[in-house]
Amino acid sequence: MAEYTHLEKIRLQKIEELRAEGIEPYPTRAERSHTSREAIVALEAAESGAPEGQPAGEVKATLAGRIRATRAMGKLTFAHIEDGEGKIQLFLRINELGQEQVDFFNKMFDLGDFVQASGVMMRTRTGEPTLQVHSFRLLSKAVSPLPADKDETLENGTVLRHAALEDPELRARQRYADLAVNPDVRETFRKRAAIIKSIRNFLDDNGFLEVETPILQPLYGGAAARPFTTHHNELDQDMYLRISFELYLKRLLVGNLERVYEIGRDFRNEGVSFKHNPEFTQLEFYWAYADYLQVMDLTEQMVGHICDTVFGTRKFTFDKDENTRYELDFSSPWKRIQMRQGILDTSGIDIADHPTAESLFKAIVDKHPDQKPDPGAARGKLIDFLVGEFLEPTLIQPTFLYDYPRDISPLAKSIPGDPLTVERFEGYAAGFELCNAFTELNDPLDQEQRFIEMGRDYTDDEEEKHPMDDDYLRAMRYGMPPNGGFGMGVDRLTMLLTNKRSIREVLLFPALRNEE
RNA sequence: GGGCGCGUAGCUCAAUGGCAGAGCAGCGGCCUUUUAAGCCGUUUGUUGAGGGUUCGAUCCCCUCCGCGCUCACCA
Repeated sequence: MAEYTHLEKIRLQKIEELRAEGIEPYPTRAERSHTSREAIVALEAAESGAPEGQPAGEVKATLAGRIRATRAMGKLTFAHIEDGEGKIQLFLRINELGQEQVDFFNKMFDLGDFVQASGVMMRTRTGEPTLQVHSFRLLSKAVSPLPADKDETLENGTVLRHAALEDPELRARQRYADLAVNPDVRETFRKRAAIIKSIRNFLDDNGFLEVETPILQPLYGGAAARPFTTHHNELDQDMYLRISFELYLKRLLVGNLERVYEIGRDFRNEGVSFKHNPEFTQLEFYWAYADYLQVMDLTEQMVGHICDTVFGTRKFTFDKDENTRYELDFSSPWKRIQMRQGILDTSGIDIADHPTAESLFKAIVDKHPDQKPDPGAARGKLIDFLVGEFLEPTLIQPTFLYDYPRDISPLAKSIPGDPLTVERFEGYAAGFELCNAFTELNDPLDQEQRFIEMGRDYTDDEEEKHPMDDDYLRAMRYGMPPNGGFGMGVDRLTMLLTNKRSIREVLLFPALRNEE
C-alpha cells in the first residue's frame, strides 16, 4: 500500500472531486490534430502568407501533452505543455472560456497532468507561438508531482534549468521521471536507437544476414568472463546466460551462411563500473573469406557511416573528466599501431626480446621499478599489463592496435611464421576499448589444443576457465571457411558519440541494487 | 571486494552539539499578454536505517542500506 505525501493527497482529493462532478480523470480516448512542432510550423506557414496573396488563414489545432508550467493571472492563465517534440504555450482567457472554466483549470489541473486543448494558434505580445484555448479536457491526472524544475530563458537565448532532477541514483531508478523532465535524456536514447539502426542498415547493405542465437546456453564461451547461471526445471539442467555470441555465429559459417551478424545482449557476472553493466549490448559479425585487415577497413567504414547518418559529422567532443576534453575525429583512416611497436614506444620494452613470462616480467620490473605486474602472470597477461599501463592511455584518437599475443586470444589465428602472435586488433578511442576483432581460428585441431590450454594454464580462477565446447569443435571439423570476426560494445560507442561519461547514461534501466 | 566521499521538505540546496531553513512546487487571496511572472498570506520533515556517547545528536562515534568517485576485477 502506497504511502501518500501531502502533495499526493491533495491530488487524490481532486480526483475524487472530478469524479463527483462527472469528469473522468482517466478518459479512454484522446484526440490530437497537431504535435507541438507541427502546430508551430502551421502557424509560421500561415503567417508567411497564403499562396497567391490570400489572407493568412486561421490555424486551428488540438494539442495534447503534459503540463510543465502554469502562470495564472486571474482572468487569464498561461501554461506550457510538453509533448514528444517539445513545449508549447497555452493561453486560457475568460473571453473564450468564461471565468468558470479558467478557474476550473487553475484549481483542478496540476503540473504533470496530461491535457488536451483545442483552439487557434496565435502569437503573444512577445511573439511566442501559442494556442489560444477554446476548450480543454483532462487526459490523465498525475497523482505524484514530477520532480519540479523550471526553465529560465536568458537574454542570450540559452535556457537555464533550475532545480532540475540531477541525482544520478534517482535519475536511474526512476528513469520515467528522468525522461519526463529532462529532454536531453530523451534525445540521448533517440540517438542510441539511431546508432543501432544505422549499424543494421550498414551491415544489411553489405550483404550481412541478421540472425538470433541462444541467450540461454548449456555452455558459455567466446570470452573470458564469469557467467550468470540459471536452471531449467523441466530439463533439470543448469543453463548459462551467454557471455558472447561468437561460438554460435561461427557455427553458422560452417553452415555456409557467409556473412552474419547479431545485435543483442550479453551478460557478464563481473563488477559494475562507469563502463561496465552486467548486461550490455553487443554487436558481432563474421565475414567468410575476409581477414582482420579487411575487417579493420570495414570497421572504419561502418563507424564512419554511423557518424555521417546519425550525427552528420565525424568530429566529436568527448569530456573524459572535468578537466580533460578530447576532440575525436572518426575520419578514415584511423591510426594503426602494431602492439609490439606501441609497447616499445611507450614503455621502452620490446616484447619480441622476451619470449617467456619470466624474461618479460624481469624486463618490466627492471625498467619500471614503480610498476607492480602479477609475478605469476602468463606472458600474454604481462603484455596486456603493459598495454593497459603504458599504451592504452595514449590511444585518444580512433586507433587500431593490432597483432596480439596468442595466449590471451584463444579463438584467433596465428600470424604465419609467428606462433606467439595472432591476427587480432582492438579499436580504441578516448583511451578505452571500443571493439575487438580477429582473423578467426578455423583449424579444429588447433582450436581443441587452445581450449585445453585455456582450461589448464590461463588462470587459476575456476570461474574464468574456458570450458571445452565439444559441439563447437564438432562443427569446426566439418570445415569452417577462413573468416574475419568483429565485436563491439554498442553502449560504449554510444557513450563516445553522445559524450556521456557513464554507461548508465546510455542505458535506460541500468543495473542497481534493490531498494530497501 | 578495498579506499575516499555523499544521503536534510515533492525538486534543488542551506544550517547548527540546544525550537531544522530558503527558493521552486503546494494551499488561500489579488492580478486580462505572462514566461524562473509578480505581490500578500500560509502548509510541508522519522535530517537514509539502527545503535552508542551526551542533560540534549541532524551534527560526534559504531554498524547497516543506497549512491558517487576510485582501485581491483573486467579478451
